[in-house]
Amino acid sequence: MIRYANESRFVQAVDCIVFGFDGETLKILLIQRGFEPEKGKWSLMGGFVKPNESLEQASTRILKQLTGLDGVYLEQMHTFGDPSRDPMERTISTAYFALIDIHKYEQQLNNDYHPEWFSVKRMPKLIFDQQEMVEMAQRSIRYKAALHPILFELLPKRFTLPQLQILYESVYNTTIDKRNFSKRVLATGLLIKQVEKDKSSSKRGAYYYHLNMQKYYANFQSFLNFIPNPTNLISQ
Amino acid sequence: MIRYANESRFVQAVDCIVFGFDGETLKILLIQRGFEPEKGKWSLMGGFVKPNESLEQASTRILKQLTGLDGVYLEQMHTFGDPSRDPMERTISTAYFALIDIHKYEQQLNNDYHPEWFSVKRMPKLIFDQQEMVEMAQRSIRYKAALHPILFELLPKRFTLPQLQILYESVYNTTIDKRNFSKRVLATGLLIKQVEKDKSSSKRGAYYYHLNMQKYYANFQSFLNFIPNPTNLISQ
DNA sequence: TATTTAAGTGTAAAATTTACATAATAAGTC
DNA sequence: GACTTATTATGTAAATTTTACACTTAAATA
Repeated sequence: MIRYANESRFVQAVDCIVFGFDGETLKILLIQRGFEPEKGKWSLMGGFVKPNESLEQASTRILKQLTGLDGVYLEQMHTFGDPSRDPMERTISTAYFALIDIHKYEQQLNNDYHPEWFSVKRMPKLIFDQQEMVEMAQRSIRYKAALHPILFELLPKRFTLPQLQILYESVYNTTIDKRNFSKRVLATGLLIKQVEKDKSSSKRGAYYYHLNMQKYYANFQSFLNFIPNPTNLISQ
Repeated sequence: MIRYANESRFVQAVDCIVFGFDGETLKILLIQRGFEPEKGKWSLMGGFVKPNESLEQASTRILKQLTGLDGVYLEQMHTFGDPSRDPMERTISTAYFALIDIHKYEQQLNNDYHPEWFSVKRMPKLIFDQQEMVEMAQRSIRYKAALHPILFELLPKRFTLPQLQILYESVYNTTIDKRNFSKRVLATGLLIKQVEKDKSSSKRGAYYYHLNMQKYYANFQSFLNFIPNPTNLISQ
């Protein structure tokens, strides 16, 4: 087989920034790296791209290994290619961010990885340029979630308005008036009220809602403006 | 030097989607590919990443080769890694889009490339997955320009409000009321009115404006909402 | 049945966005 | 030098959206 002559070839990696929400704060999933260099240090879940898989396939495979989950919301974010980012040898890494329902996540049975959830506010130091990847991922989801309803990916199938509001407030590190928030959210028509209530956090209980999946997919690319005055929130 | 054992290595490329504006429509710059496969076919300007350069450096170098320009607005867009995207051998390509002032662009003296501007509406077929890259790049600049003032990168240092409006109208394939457009644009405070007029397109002449560079850089990350009702414009 | 705690809801004011039409400029022409 | 012509420049009222703000309801428990 003819190949390009005189060109360099590099190891290609993917790294996944996996976000979850525990009802209070935004979290990311980290593992203790299983091989050198930096073996044992906290790092993102990543791996090398195999000869016959696409970048998407590689990240999906790796995410499945880490969380046991299929069908996860996964988005390519940025490719990091600084020549010296990996001290072992030049490695180009495409970073993906994933949003999962933290309660669907199942602890892996095998012992290769020891994943743990960390609050994005209190995270260990990460290897290589992964700190930068995580910061970019946080900016990315803030940016995207201000315009598109991606944060629902972090919630279980049924959720309450107070839960949703806490999620938005924690992602944007702000507080939102609950009357205005519920008007805004309900005006999208994305939510379907259920008859059951969640009584775990109050005596009165809060109504559960489901996503209207049809509208969710149809409107996903529209600008929704969930966040009041995004100008002040995004550009930090 | 120790390297990762048993991992595959791939050729890494960058491809640049270079946008320009001729006063009427949005254009992109294409070259006739100089080597096999697909030699002679129209393609994006691209090249291989060298051992000691970053992806940004590679794309800047290639852009300089193509346009003769430094300091061009350049943004990483997406990495394309389908195993069979390049029939010669597996190549992973990171696509960047660039916005340049078409009048600053200088025809290259050397004969390696024969670049030509094509309207995005009437473009030749491109090689590999470059058609997809161009479509994604168009979506990207529409998306970004609805919120950030990137389109000024396509204009010369001084420009008129009618020119600016034609640019926005052509990017979004729409018409905008000129009273509302000028209010919207001037309200950002980004423009500084000059005393001279451009008399090339009317007897009366239209005032030139400059960008307020300080505000431009300061507000670049803010959401500016240049486009009325973006919901209808983006999600095509 | 009284207390407690979180959920749920409405309205008026302010700000923003939209729709829409006419006057001004300056070159070229008669 | 008055008139024609093409394009630029500008203002306002109505509609819509966003914001600010406080009390009632539900249901468990004491």
